[in-house]
Amino acid sequence: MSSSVQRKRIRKTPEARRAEIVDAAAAVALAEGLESLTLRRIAEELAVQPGLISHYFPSVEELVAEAFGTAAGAELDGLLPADRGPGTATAHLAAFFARTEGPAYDAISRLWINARHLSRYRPLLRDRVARQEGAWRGRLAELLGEGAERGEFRTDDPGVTAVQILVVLDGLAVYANTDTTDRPAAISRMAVTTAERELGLAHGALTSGAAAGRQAGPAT
Amino acid sequence: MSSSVQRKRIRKTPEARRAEIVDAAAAVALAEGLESLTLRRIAEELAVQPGLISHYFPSVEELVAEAFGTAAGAELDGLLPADRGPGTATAHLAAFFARTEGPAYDAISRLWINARHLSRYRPLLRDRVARQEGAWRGRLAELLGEGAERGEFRTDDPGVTAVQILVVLDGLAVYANTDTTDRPAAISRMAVTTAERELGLAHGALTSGAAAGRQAGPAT
DNA sequence: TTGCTTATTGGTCGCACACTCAATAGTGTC
DNA sequence: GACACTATTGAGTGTGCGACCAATAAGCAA
Repeated sequence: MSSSVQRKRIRKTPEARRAEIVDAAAAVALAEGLESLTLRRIAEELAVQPGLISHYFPSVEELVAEAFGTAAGAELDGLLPADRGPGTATAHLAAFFARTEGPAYDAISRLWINARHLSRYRPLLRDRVARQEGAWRGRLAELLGEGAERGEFRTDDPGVTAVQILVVLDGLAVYANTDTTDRPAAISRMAVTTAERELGLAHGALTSGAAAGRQAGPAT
Repeated sequence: MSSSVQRKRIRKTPEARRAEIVDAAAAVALAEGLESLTLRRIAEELAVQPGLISHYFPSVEELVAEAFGTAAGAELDGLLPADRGPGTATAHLAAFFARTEGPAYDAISRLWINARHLSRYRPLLRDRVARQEGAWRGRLAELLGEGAERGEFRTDDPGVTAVQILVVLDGLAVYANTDTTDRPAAISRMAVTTAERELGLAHGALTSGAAAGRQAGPAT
């Protein structure tokens, strides 16, 4: 009288199964937080036994680190693709800032806060956080360097300017779990403002619509 | 053959005991993190039984929220005292920034990251975080307003400028659990730079030594 | 088809946690 | 000195966690 039907075993290649586990873990991490990554939770997600997760990840900390890396990497690709299509660096930068404003970005902010806190106790995760920080900084610095090279804007050190922008973005992101409503434009636009200032661009030059090719209008 | 001597009960007034519990919890929260606040941990700290903690805090979440509020409030008083002594607002502001640079500030940064993350799941803590955010912003805004009134510097809206400064401080603080070494001055001085810019002060005017009365020297 | 490799199961173990509660013993009051 | 109040103990309950492991069966190769 077992209520659950005896599931037929589905045997996959280690690579496929491992990827499946990591993907599921990344999705759970993004939606529910890194502390929701338990053997039982992921096993339930994939309809397998908890022991199977242990088989691929002898310690759950490894899975947590891997899941964060995957999730953060995917989000970076969504926000600031590595292989940019045509268009000016300025336009790509403006598009990046536009993407950091929707509520979807809140989930990423929460994940970063989560990881930054949890990395206090988890060395493996701390390493992954450092690596992702480098990836984000590098990706942004690359774009800044390209724009400077093309003469679209100026920057002495793309790496430093990238960090300055990311610090402001991180500063705004820490409020992702609190309120974020009724925030004056001077605050919510701080990241864009910082970028425009540091790059010697006119006010509004990085506002989404303006950089798409039209003339710069007043900031909204 | 009980190894622990039968401790004599020490009976305290509810107020004293409660304060003792909160203080111990705040210390543990600051040193080891908010998730270390367990009934057992605090009971051990005070050499009492876990049940006693439950007696004063029916749910742990209440204690966590209370401990965070106490710790954050105390740290704010240390960084930016409410009743400032003599001296210009500029000097007090410079002293504040100086205090945000030592390694002691890292502990506070960690606590804030911890609380901001944990408040995702704990409504009571979320409320306390919001209240403390208001307290920090209010305290800083008050100082900015006073300096502006005295003509030391300019600001349209002390509240907005305070948040701008705090956003940058928060952005720098998120790295408290990662590395913070070999960070160029352009980054580590971002908070001071932001304040000087927004307040219309000369570069270096808020560097500790300079504001104490001596003439502004080059930033270190 | 037979047999081997190993992915997967299914259950167990020990631990730490929050929470509950009747029994106990300080402490002030009458 | 006896009593009432209640702060405090001490033991227990149930849950969820990571980790472990022998047994099983899927799929590949001979």
